[in-house]
Amino acid sequence: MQPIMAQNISESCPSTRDVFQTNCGNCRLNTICLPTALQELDLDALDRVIHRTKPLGKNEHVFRENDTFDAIYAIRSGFVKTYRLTDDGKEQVTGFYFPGEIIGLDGISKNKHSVSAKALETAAICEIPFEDAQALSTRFPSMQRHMFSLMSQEIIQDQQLITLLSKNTAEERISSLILSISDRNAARKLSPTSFRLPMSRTDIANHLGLTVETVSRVFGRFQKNGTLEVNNKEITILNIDKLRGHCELEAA
Amino acid sequence: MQPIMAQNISESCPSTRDVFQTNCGNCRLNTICLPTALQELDLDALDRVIHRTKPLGKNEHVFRENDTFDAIYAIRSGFVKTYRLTDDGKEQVTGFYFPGEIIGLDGISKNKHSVSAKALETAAICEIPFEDAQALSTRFPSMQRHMFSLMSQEIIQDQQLITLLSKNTAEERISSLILSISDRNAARKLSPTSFRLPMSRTDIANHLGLTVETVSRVFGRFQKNGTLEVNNKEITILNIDKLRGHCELEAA
DNA sequence: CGAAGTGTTGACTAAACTCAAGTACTGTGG
DNA sequence: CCACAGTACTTGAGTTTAGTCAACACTTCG
Repeated sequence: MQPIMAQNISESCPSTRDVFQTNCGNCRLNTICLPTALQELDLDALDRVIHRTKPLGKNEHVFRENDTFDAIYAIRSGFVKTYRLTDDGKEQVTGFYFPGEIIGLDGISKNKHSVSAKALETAAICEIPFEDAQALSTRFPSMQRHMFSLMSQEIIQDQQLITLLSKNTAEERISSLILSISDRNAARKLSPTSFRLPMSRTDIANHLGLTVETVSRVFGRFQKNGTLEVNNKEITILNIDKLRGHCELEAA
Repeated sequence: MQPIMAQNISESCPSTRDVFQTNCGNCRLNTICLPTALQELDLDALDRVIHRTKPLGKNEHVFRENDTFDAIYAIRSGFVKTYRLTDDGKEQVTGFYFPGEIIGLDGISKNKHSVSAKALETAAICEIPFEDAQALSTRFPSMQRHMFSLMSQEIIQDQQLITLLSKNTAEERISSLILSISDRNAARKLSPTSFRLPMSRTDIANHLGLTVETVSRVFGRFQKNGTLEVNNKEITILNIDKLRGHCELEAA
């Protein structure tokens, strides 16, 4: 997941007034969200089709599974989780998305969304009607290329998660998630070592194929062996090598 | 994963002579591989850019991880697995691909392949240079739409696998794989209940995040409780409802 | 303040892994 | 065509990790 297009503002000051005044050109997130490839001309064309909707409250949906697909969405501020319902009616979290990232690409082939997307906290979203994105892609090869690129990134990311889930222990899964969040914070010029987790333990557990209890215990172990400092949702990475090094825990 | 474009022939008679005489219009697989959307005109244009390479032998690579990305590939006959190397140098199977399906879409965003693709047995492959695919997409909206659709399908499929790996037991994972193969055989007008698995137990285990022993034991249990008949790689589905019904095993 | 939700901790259990041995295919050379 | 080597698969016994169930603590918020 990542970029393509979005608006300024972002997490620091998402006041409605600012939100509606901004455009892709002056968006704080445009280095991660917009293609560097897009030219000024393209940008204007892009700006003209983007809808900046009013901020979503916590737990409100951007779209739902089986909704008709007609737009893709860039996250301007806040955090979003995507999930699907399994055959037995339980929720399965398929991803967490951060400012500058794009959601909704899954809906293209079937013309309806295959997952639901819900705000983890107040979130501002840019809506790009897919018809328009397609039309722009036909007109501007760089836009087409970028759309392909975005989808390809989503595929790569999903495959990384598959690799993670197929092989790794609870420690490794949680390390990977923390490191992924750290990287994505760095991309937004935020601290890569100290941050607040936007999602609940339950969502983490669900996403990583673990139970809440296991997640809690692993955070405990990481705390104990000096890998992390965990204070509720506030995380500080104390030893990033330990985190990276597949988390071989010494002091059990 | 699925369709887009490919050549006739396929598994039944992949003699080199036939292979090189065929085109997308008369390809046996075109209902699953080609977009119904593509018009005659588009088809000719497509045909002109497709290279039909000589068949790959078992274990030969279509492309390797980190190879420069410059084409996507349609499988005309045979079976392909994709895999990546994990940080600790082990193989992780990310997917199995059947005739009519497309591989290589992961390479777009980074301009290099993020996985390796290797033939599980002799395979005939159609190569579509990505430059050409892009150019066609710009010229023909239906082609662009289909490219988007293909990638979206890959995303959906990966997310399904994520759901599977996050939650399910060994029985459920193996059932899902068997059912997926059954569906894909049905799409190619082959028997959905009786077929030969193209991959080894080791590859199955690896792909599903299990060990070979567990796979073997699950096949044993399925055999014992009348769900499947397993004869080495030959599989017959005896009770598809049992397989679907999350495989609640009675006769342990 | 109290209720509901969220997170932590402990004791016990079960599913899958590891290690190990043995059997059955597959394919090659004699 | 058979013998053999090498690989792939199966089966068993014991271990380990994460899951389950249950109690409790901390937050958050009306």
